[in-house]
Amino acid sequence: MSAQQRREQLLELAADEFAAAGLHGASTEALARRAGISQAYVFRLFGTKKALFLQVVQRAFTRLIEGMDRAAGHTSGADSIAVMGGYYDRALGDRTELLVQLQAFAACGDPEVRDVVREHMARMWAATADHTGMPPVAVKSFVAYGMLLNVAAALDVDDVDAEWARGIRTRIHAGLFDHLTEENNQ
Amino acid sequence: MSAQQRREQLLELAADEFAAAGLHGASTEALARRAGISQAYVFRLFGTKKALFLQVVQRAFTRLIEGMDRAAGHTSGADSIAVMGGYYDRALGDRTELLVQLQAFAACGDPEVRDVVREHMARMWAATADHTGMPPVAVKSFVAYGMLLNVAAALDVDDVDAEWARGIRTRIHAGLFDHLTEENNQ
DNA sequence: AGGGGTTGTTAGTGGTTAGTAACTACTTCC
DNA sequence: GGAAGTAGTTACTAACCACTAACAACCCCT
Repeated sequence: MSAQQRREQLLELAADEFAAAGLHGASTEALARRAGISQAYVFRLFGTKKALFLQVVQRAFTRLIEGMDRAAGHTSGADSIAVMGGYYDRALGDRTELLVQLQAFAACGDPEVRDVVREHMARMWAATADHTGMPPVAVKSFVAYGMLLNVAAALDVDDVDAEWARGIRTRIHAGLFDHLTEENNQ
Repeated sequence: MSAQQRREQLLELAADEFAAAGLHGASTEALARRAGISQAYVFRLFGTKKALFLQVVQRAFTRLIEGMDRAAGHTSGADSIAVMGGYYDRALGDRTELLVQLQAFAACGDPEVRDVVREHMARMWAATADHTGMPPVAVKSFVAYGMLLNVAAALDVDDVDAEWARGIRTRIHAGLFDHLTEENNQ
């Protein structure tokens, strides 16, 4: 297997490990075992655990942003909100990406991690703002629902039968954002 | 110092430690050093690190929920939304509580942690639903803004001068929730 | 004065972990 | 056939960390 292929494989597996246990909780030993290679080789390929973590995080953010971008296509305004929201929502199907994002936020106590996450947050914000053309308040709302979705993934809300869990699963209709646009346009 | 006082002190300091580094990243050694006691005594008082973490998490959630409750007082509907939102927003002043919450979500890979967090999420949902009398969609929106605030605390958004950071700081006016109430009442 | 309870310490243990150094096996190209 | 590069290993270290057991100092009560 080429080093590049191996790196790909490790990034996929590491996403699972980090999603479950976070930067500090995950172990390179366990990762190597799952990949069927020696632990030393992980360090050969990525240098440090943090570097591996950062690559995993960047991948997760990039995929989500590009996925939303691709889903939005040539739509605009409320249409893109609906379509992007749907995409993000479907991300709950594979919880790993959302959990990695959550772990990235949680690891922001480390300045190096924080800078990377800020950068991707900026890209995410810009992507939705550009695509929808909506004012900051609407973009903020959209992002807020995204962050709630991260938490929903962590709590595995689909496995809970309770008032609050049903409430969190309630789909938002895109009309909400129309209202925000009208009210807050300047 | 009585054992009870000592426990209080440790819970305060541990909140800082866990907020910065999470369940796995924080060390009882560092905590004990900051408190000026031996590390062994921490275990005498709390049994395990996870037990300490759970107490810290419970404290943070309970304070936030009770704070919102107290702030809401005898208001109802949109008024309580405004007042509770204001309280939650002011929580950004002391980032520790919000960060502890975020670390709690991130540590939900552990079933024991997850159960505790779910329980507090239920209480939080019930508190806002009861106080405001608003439909699930509105409560969901309120909670979503709260989760975004957690992330804002992690990214230390007040220290960033950029489009997205200003956008996240944009205050939401309570009128938004009126709209949600009208549209989604059944 | 002394016994019991409470607050604390010292000293250690077993296990884990990130990271390193040195070596090996295989392929490819001249 | 050998030189060079690439994928990978073994074996190790130094540090850290959660947790334990045994002991000590102090205070209050009778």
